Amino acid sequence: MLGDTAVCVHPSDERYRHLIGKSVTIPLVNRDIPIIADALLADPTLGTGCVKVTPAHDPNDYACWQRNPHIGVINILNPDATINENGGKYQGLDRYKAREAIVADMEALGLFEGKEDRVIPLKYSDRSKTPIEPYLSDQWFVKMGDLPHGPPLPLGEGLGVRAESPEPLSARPSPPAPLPEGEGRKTGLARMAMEAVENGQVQFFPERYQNSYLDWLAEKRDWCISRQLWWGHQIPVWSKVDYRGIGTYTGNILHEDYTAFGPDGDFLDQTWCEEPGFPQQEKVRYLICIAPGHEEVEKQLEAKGWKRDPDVLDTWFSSMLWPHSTLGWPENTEELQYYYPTNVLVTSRDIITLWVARMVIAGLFNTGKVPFQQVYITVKLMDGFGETMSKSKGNGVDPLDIVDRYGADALRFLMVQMSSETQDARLPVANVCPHCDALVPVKQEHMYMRTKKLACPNCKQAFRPGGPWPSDDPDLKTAKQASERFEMGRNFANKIWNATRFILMNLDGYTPHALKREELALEDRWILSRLASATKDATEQLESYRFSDLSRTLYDFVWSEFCDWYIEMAKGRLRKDEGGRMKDEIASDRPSSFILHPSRTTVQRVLVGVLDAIVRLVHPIMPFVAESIWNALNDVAFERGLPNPDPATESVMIAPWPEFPADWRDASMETSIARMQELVRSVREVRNRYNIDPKTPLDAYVRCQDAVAGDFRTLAPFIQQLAGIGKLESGPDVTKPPQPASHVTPEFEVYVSLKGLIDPAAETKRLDKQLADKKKQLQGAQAKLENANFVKNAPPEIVQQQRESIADLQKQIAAIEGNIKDLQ
RNA sequence: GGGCGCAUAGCUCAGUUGGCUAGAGCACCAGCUCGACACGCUGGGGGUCACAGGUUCAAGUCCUGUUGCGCCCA
Repeated sequence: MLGDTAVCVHPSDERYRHLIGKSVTIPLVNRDIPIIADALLADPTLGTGCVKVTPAHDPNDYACWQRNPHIGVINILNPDATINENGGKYQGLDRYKAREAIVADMEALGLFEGKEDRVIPLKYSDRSKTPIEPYLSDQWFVKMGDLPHGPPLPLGEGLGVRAESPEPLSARPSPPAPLPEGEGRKTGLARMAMEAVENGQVQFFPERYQNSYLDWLAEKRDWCISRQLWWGHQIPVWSKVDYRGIGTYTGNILHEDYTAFGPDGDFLDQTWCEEPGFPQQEKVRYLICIAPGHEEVEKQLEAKGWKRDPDVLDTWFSSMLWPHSTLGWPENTEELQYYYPTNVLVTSRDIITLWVARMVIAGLFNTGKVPFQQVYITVKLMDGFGETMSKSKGNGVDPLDIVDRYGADALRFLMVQMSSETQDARLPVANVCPHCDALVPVKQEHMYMRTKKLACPNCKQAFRPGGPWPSDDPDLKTAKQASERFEMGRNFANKIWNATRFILMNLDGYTPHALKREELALEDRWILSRLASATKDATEQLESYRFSDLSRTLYDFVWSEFCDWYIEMAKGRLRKDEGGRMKDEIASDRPSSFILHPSRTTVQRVLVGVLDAIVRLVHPIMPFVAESIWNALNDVAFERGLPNPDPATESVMIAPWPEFPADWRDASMETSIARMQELVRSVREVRNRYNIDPKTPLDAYVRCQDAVAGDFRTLAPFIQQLAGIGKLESGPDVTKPPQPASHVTPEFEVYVSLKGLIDPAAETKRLDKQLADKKKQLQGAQAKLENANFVKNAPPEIVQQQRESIADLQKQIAAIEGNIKDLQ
């Protein structure tokens, strides 16, 4: 009330329209204040519909004052939140005491109507939890908008600290020469930083984040850089209030105070004066900004009554200088020349406006160049409940706990895997029981430091959950934190290491040689084809910041193709003994792959070469396991690259990124192997379904076209080895064995001889289900083709696809129906 | 109040310009110590793609609205 300067009503409020322009008296200070109309401030539906206006102590009221300057502004608080001289008899009272006193005085005057509780948006100090009082005060701002008199900035060549201009900033000519009017003219910091993104000098990944940047800058709101803290970089401005009058300030008052220090200029960055809006117009406040390195001038000014501004710079002000100041700016150092600008900034999205935009501004302003070309915005990691991780809540994870438990590569792998284009990713966190090592999931009620003791559901012993505890509890062990999700990376690292171990165990007689296409076996060409594809994909994904896709590509290639299939297929050739004969061949009469692929050295070359490529590809996301494997390979296979066995580098960190010829990719080869895999899987499925021991060979009969049968015959050794098949027959006219287990695919039908083992009823039931499924699909496909619009509008290849799928389905249905019949 | 994002299997996530039966890891079920790996191998079950409309021959995918959640700004 003491600071009120008006009472405000809504202009359309009939109850008060006649009062607008009149005034009321504030009883406690006997001040008349106007009644005004302001549609933005007054809400006629709230309370009486009248609202008092306190511009110095409320942001909305402040805005009202800006719209209605005649009401004036009265600051009633001292910086320590006691009432100042504008509060009349309440001067000196603490804000809370003053409120009590005012209520009491209003009651005494008979003017107190009552009080009610109301929820208001009161802000609290983050650290002290003290309620914050809005307080009218002078603050320093950086002008973000355009200036009427043109470009204010030392932009462009020769003005910054680039090679052409090695002298420090303080010696720069001032003011800068204005740029010519017209095209290319830049005005204002915000505009300049926007253009850096608009013209592609700075790119965001994912792209949508450039909108946050541009939208925020487009507001061109001035940036308040004053902070009332006792640490930080103090603003280098001294001021003195003095009488106006005797000539100009620079010519007299200021001059008098500082000319003793030498010729004008080199210690002065800026001087200016302002006229405080107080009645005593004859007084003027003079300000001077002292350039760095002139402590003597500062001392002398202070001796003459000048005071340094107590405010310090916003931390973001210092932070925005980081990209160039860390490299020695304002000196034009070698480091600055070499490392600035850099390529990529990796950061969090909540900092795009606070920091990224300002680094661009400072970079352009101080050096004439953007600080980085690309900005990668990371996913933000949340806990399992979608809440931001925080130390005080205790729902975070200490990376060192993760490194200890799962390894540094596992940590990194998961972070990469989570780096998709979305905003958030959840990481459910668990406590590790310090007694039995069981993982106890963090529940929401454990957070906010409410739970200090938990019982392990596994061993029943008590522990303290991991979290923000400042010190150990001697009586209660504290849990470390973990998350099962990291197991994926750990397992993957382990898988790569074990594959390496297997290869290293089989490298006797390894001879590096350039791979010739004609010496390659089918499976060699297949894995090289897959490697070429995976490498191409990985490269594109890395270059376009699709890290999650990258981790998936590498995981699938290494695990599901190289380990699951190629290494398994390679085993036959590796088992060859010194005499050139297979151990298997000696031990059994099963055909061995040796017959097809006599070259053990070739398979060694391919294994080592592919592994070499894998290590290079995986190195950015799993650097430690990659480096260990690289070193292990250097010991036994120093020359190993593909296709030529060039000598390896000392570290994978400096090894070239792999790249393979496009003609290594062989689609028909990949189709053949995929078909083989399907055959193997279908036989395995039969084996599992009937619970047949893996060692018992099964006979398989495959009905298919000649071309497909030819592939199967070529691949027979693998099919037999991988599916545990004894006799394998394939071709268009293969006869079904009696009572087989069957599996029907578009390209082949496989029958596994299971005489005596099969349960005809169960098998029939299973086939009936499959049949119904196929029929449903057939109906769907037929319905599409019967729709004239589909045939007319859909692309021809899609229509053709449907026709083929109908043919396939009809064939399969016929086969299944036949199989059901045969079971009767 | 403005802007952005998310909602797909029990959990955590993929699913490029719309186009064959929506995928992975974990968890679950069954079976495997066979000379790289049980942090493993083999196979299996599990989804009305938040809800309601619309566009289209065709929608997890595009549009509108609703609900819920998250973030940024005011």
